Amino acid sequence: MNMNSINGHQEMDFFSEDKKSNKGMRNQELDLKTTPWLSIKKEDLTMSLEAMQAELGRMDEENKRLRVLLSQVTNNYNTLQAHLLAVMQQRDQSGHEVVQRQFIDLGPTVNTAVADTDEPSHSSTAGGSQEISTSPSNNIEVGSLGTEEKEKLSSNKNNEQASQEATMRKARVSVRARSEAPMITDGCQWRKYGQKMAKGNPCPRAYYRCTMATGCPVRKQVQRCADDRSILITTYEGTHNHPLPPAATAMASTTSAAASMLLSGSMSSTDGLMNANFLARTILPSTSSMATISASAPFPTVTLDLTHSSSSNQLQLNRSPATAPSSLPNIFGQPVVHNQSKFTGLQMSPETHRPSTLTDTVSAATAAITADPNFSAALAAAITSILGGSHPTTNATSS
DNA sequence: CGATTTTGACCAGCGC
DNA sequence: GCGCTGGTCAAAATCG
Repeated sequence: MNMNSINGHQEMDFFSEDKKSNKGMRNQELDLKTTPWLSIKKEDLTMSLEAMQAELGRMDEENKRLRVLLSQVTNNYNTLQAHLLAVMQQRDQSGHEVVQRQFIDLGPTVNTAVADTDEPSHSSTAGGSQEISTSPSNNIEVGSLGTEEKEKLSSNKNNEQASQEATMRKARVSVRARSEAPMITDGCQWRKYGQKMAKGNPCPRAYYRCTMATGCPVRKQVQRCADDRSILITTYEGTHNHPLPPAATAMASTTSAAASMLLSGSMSSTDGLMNANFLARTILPSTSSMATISASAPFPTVTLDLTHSSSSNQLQLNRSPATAPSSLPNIFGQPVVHNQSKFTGLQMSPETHRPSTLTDTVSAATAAITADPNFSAALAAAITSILGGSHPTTNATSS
């Protein structure tokens, strides 16, 4: 836009006005002979008026730019609001979906899950024809960025996601349960992709990957305990990036949440989850609970041991030496020797409160494990013990 | 015939 | 560098 065309109009008026008052100016010039300071003032005045007009032009230009920006922001706000409403409606329609998405969101693949929804792309309708990024998860400024900057941003985001995914994949949740079945029924579809003889165990270890969706990163290992072959050790790794059936939702939620709780000590944000310290304090509220910490695990692992009676259920919190935080000794309020392989029988205060995150997780687990009666009973007993038997959802679903 | 399982080969990490 | 071990790949076999 040519600003001179606008301000030039005013300039013309100014000079035409000046010509009209030419006679008056002459009189003024006569007067100026006796008052020379006014002559200087007149030049200064003319100069400052031009400067002011130029400044006005710049302000006008910036004003227009700000309007465009405001339009972009408004559009993005409306898009986000519409998206939020759609999500809220979706939640109202499906209670299970709420749980599933809540815990899927804990993982690094959440963005994929959200992006995969069939939400139509909202196009900008107000404020002009400028193309504006409407991705709800993306930033407002992308639309004004250059291609190179967009690629850079996308690359950074991908790196971040890859990093988080790698971290999440390393976290494992292991479930020990007595079962004669070759595999725990957890509601998911698994495909066996390998089997190995593990050292020190005559029973082979089977490797499974989730086949409910192509590209799902979740894997699990199934192995019988060498000491007691009636004990089945199932180790889950990763977070599902797809919707799950109700029967599988809670188990996936539990493993995902447990992994997130475990990792939250080293990760920046896990959406309101507890860190390992809080996990330990929450899970060990009663004097009958015991914690076992192993420093020998290659990956940070939460182990749910459901092989004991309800009075002696254990939750083992395993951390590899590399990931063990320096605050580890504070977890149990007493000094801990890092090289020690196991710590048992640590007592916690029964007055510790229980946040909704854990109770939700545990109640979700109880809702899901009804497929296998033995496993269901064992896990329900463990959960009851963990929660002190006071959680209504637990009581309702574990009977 | 497609999906799943089996199984030997291959690779990476780790300790010596 | 070498061997061991855990984990994954992929071709062949099997199943429904």
